[in-house]
Amino acid sequence: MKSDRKSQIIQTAAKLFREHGYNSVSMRDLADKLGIKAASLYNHIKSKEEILAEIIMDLAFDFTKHIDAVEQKEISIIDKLKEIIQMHVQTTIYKTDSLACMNKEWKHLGEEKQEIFLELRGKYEAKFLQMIKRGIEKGELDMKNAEITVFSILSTLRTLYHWYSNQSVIKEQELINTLQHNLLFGIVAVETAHKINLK
Amino acid sequence: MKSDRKSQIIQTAAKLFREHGYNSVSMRDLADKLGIKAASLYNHIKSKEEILAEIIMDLAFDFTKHIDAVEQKEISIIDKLKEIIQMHVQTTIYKTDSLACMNKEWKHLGEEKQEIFLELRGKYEAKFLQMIKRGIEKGELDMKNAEITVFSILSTLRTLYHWYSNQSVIKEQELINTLQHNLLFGIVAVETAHKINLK
DNA sequence: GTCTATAACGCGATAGAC
DNA sequence: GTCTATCGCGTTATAGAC
Repeated sequence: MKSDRKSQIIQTAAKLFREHGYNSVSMRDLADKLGIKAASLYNHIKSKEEILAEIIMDLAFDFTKHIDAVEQKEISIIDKLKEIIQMHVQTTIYKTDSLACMNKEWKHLGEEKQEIFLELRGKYEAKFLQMIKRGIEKGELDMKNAEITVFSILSTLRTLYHWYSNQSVIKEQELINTLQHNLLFGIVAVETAHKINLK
Repeated sequence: MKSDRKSQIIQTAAKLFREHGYNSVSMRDLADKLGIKAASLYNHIKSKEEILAEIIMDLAFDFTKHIDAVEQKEISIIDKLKEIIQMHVQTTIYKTDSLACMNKEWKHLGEEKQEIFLELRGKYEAKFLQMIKRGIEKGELDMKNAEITVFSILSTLRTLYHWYSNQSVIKEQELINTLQHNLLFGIVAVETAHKINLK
């Protein structure tokens, strides 16, 4: 297992990478934050890139495991989507820095790691799309273009950390409820929607 | 006005910055792409950072001007939101690289430029929020939390370029229509929404 | 306006003393 | 496990010839 020191390095790095970007954070910056010299870092990690890979890959596998579990459940598509939204919100709250690194810095992974990451990400999106399409078949959902919907929902969930870090007061459950409602049911008042007769 | 060569440098830089990130693109890379030597760039631009500033600030002012114009119009809030969505989609399509730079690389602007950018961005979000709140007052809109709604819609619109660049077939108008519908009216089928009785 | 040459500096990573 | 010292390389930017 990881030594405590290694985890500490990775967590500190995640925070710095998130704030300033992978390329803008030097090993000297990271060492300073930890109160040691840059050379000492190499007793715990092999390279700067290894740090990034540990941050990102762990989280990428978490997402994969979660959507696989949700896929298996025997509940409505809407409830499946709600569970996925909830998982993204919780990851945003409890693993903010790692999530930001994953979304912003994956291009700086080495070739092999990047390939694995993109495969995981692609499969995640494909499973999400399948869920949406199944929802349309079952009559639970209704939209013009399932692909755009997948992108639209995921882009909100993926960048939630941008916005969340500026908020101090909002409660986890309120955030989950509001996003579930907005993303699934929209924001236009029912009576207005009827009048417009678009739906 | 800008010399043709300068515009060419800025456009090429925008594309490279978007693809590899500001820090990962060296002046040599940029010069190579233009078929000259790195030193020659400095006959046209003062610094690497100046290039980034030109890319970003122009676009930031475009967005500000647009929302100001929409604000003045005497149309419904829903129509105002539709116009804003349309403007974001068109910027995504016709100024893809600059938009990507603005969203991903603004942290690498110098201190003063960054301050101006953040002020413009903050005011844009404030105006968007005011529109949403006015929509609720007028009974056109209905949601739990206007702030989350602003974030949610803007995050979809701001990251649209991620997804759009992988698509070759979708037509501009279809993209505009689908996003307007999803973001405003949601994706759940009307009958299902009634059954769930959440709305 | 482009070139060659180079200054001045910061980077990731290593060697070896303690 | 942390330190000092340093290597080798890449970076932005400038000086001056053509």
